[in-house]
Amino acid sequence: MANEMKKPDPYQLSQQIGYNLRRANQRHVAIFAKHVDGLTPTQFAVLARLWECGALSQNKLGRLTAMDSATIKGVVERLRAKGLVHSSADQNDQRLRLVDLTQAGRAAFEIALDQALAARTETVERLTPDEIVAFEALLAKLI
Amino acid sequence: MANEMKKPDPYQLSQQIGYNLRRANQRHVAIFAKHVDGLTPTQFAVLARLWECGALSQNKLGRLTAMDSATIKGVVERLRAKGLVHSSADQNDQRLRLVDLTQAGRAAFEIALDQALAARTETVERLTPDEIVAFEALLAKLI
DNA sequence: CAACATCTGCTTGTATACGAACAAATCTGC
DNA sequence: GCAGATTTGTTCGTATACAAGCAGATGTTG
Repeated sequence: MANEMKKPDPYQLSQQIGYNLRRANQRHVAIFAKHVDGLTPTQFAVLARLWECGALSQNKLGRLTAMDSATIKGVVERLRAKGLVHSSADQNDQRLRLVDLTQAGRAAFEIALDQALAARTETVERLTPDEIVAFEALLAKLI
Repeated sequence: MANEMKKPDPYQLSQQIGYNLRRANQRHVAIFAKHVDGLTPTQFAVLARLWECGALSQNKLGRLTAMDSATIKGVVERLRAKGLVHSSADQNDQRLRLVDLTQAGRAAFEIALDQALAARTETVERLTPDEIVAFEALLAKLI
């Protein structure tokens, strides 16, 4: 028979969704770093969430920015070291550390916002407007 | 005038492509860890590339798996500690460390391959077949 | 052949990212 | 009101991820 030989495995790493999600994220992080001064994407996410919601406990802030408690601790600490954020004890619940933007944090976010939007534009520059809409919808459905 | 008041900034972190790329990647990494025993997605990517290409220098292996030289060093070291990979000096070029699968590495990849495909299935479970095709195409265009 | 540039792999430093274990504070059920 | 469960924040260990700088090997060009 002609088909007796086992064909070689056609597994192609470059076509795997997981691998390409990782690469897409790497690319966006690099573009973000190029556009936004002094803030990583995760640090920017924390500022954005505080801008949206106001003061939040550290753990809740982590949940709203997709970071576990060990990760958000480091991010808040680095933002605190830059003076963009301050934290204080909650009077009603002694466990909570309320995190909030400082004046410098608000100013930094306003500057970074335009830069982050420019980064987003470069990230999707190879897609048409229709493709961007479609990609955003599929990405949201995937999460 | 009715519109004299400045409207509050409508910036929504949860709708940003960069933030959602990070979350999609986080989700896939978690699903991958649930399905695949003893290998991270990056470690699996290294095994897959060696399976595809055969022995490669460490730096070239890094380029073909989207890791810089500092990152690939650690990944190879951990795979070497598990006995899945070995490295040897290239006779023609004293700079190169040729990395290749061991027998155990080949066996581990064959087992992990099915698990990785199951992880991929769960990652895209909320998309229809047509949406999966569309998403893969847009993701490839984005990178 | 000698000066120069490039490539390879390594190290350090910084920044996510998460699991696991822990103590203190709070809440819940009885 | 009190024992048990939960929540919060911390620490430790492990694993990417990348910039910058380094030394040794190789390639290139005059």
